[in-house]
Amino acid sequence: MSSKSPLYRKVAGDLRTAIAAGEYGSGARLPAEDELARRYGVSRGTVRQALASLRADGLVTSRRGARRVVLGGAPRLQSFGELRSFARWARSLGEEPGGRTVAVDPAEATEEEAHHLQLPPGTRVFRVRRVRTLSGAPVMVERSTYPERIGLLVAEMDVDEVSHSHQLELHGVLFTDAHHTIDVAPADADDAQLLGCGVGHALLRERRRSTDPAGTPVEWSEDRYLPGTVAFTVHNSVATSALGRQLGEE
Amino acid sequence: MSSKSPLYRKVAGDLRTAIAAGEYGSGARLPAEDELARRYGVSRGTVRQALASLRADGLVTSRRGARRVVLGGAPRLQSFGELRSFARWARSLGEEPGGRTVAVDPAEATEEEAHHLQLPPGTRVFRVRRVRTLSGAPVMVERSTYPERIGLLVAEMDVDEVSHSHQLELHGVLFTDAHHTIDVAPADADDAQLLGCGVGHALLRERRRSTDPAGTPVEWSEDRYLPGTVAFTVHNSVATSALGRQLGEE
DNA sequence: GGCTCCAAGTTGTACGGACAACTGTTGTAC
DNA sequence: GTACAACAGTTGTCCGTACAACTTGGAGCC
Repeated sequence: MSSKSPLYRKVAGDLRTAIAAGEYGSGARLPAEDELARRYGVSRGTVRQALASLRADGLVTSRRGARRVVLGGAPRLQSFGELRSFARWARSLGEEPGGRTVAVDPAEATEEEAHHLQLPPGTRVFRVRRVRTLSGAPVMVERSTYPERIGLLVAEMDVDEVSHSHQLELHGVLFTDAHHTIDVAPADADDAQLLGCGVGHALLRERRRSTDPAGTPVEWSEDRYLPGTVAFTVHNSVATSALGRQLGEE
Repeated sequence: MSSKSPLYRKVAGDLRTAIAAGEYGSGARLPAEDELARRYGVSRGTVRQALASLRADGLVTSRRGARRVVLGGAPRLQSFGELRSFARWARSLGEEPGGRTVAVDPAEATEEEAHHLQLPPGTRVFRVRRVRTLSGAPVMVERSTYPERIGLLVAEMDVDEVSHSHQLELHGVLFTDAHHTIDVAPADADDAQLLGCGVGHALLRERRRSTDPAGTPVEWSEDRYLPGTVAFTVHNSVATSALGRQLGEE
């Protein structure tokens, strides 16, 4: 198997599984960078690249002078792969994802849609509405707007297709960046009917703008989840020196 | 002003302001790494470190073979970076943050609290309840649990102190990492009274576990926001994944 | 015991070089 | 004109080195 993945990814993966397996328990200190470099026969820079990835995912701390410490507590999920695709996310948690496309409508972009997709207002777009299920129970209504190029591909898919993003990948359409806004919104008549809740019932709302590797918007979507079915988790860390810059800086 | 901040930070800051000032509009291509390195008189590695920071914030794309592209369109609310402090976040949006401490209670840690703070159950902790306001209007109830060491500091603060985290910083307590879980929860009697809504009213809930640079938990908090007052924004990309989605309750 | 101080260990920053992989453009052939 | 091929430009990966900044633990002292 000719693995084309870079070295630092291999190192990062090993460390991830080692942590997940409990070889380094919560609060344990990782081996030093030099030690890891020797162990894997790579340079320190490569090890640092691997560790930066773990840090970004909130698995370890990292500060000058001290070895890295494993941050315990939270369940560790592969982050972006799951978020990019409802189907992939559900399966990674052992749930069976399902879905049904309720409507695919060509339309002219509203001002808001045009803005988020960076198109001139009135451009032809596709609006797709879907119900998403976990183990058969409806949990989410998804309203997506696609540029025409993408929408045409979506329109050809089976209404029971589970993963649109996977199908789009096969056509060379990639979602690499996404900006999310999360808040609460009341169910409208459609939501209520599709999710089986009352009109006005509070739903967890996620609005999302996805772009491809070139930075071109490829999707503008609004998802509404039944409360209790899903929670969003985020990890964030501060770069450095919060103390060093309360004076004069910037 | 002898700025001790590293070089790559200076470069990153310059690029950030240049983008914010519109020198590179949405979709524009940044100068090549070599060009930037020449321009600033630094090595390419340093430039790459600066650009990695922009990428992590979702300001630019980056892929092999092509110049970086500015990702426009996104409203420039400071995202989760400011999330570690309600006061700082509010001020960055031009709102006047306020708050009132409703209760500070020493207590013995419940099983859940002990778990999140990585303490033995029954350890003494402090529970602090606060109402947070924006321009005078209450928007959020904050229930935090601190280890005794931190709680003692909080207990001494003025009940009208706006920023606990700032005060704690002055005592050398830093919050550098945080793990957030966001979902919807109904208002209980206290929430209803403090926020002026009905019991059972759906609130946007954020649960947070913060740690210091050494990885020691320093706060476990549950915040409940009135819908419509705030929204959480997150950016993620394949390289800098910092977001996950998690099922149900534990 | 408790304290200061020092040395070893560790990560952060920055430099330099080399090659691989990919993109966009240009130019040629048909 | 269209399709293909070559090419220059650009970012990704990896190596090596050096020093700075910081943490930790232990030695020594009071």
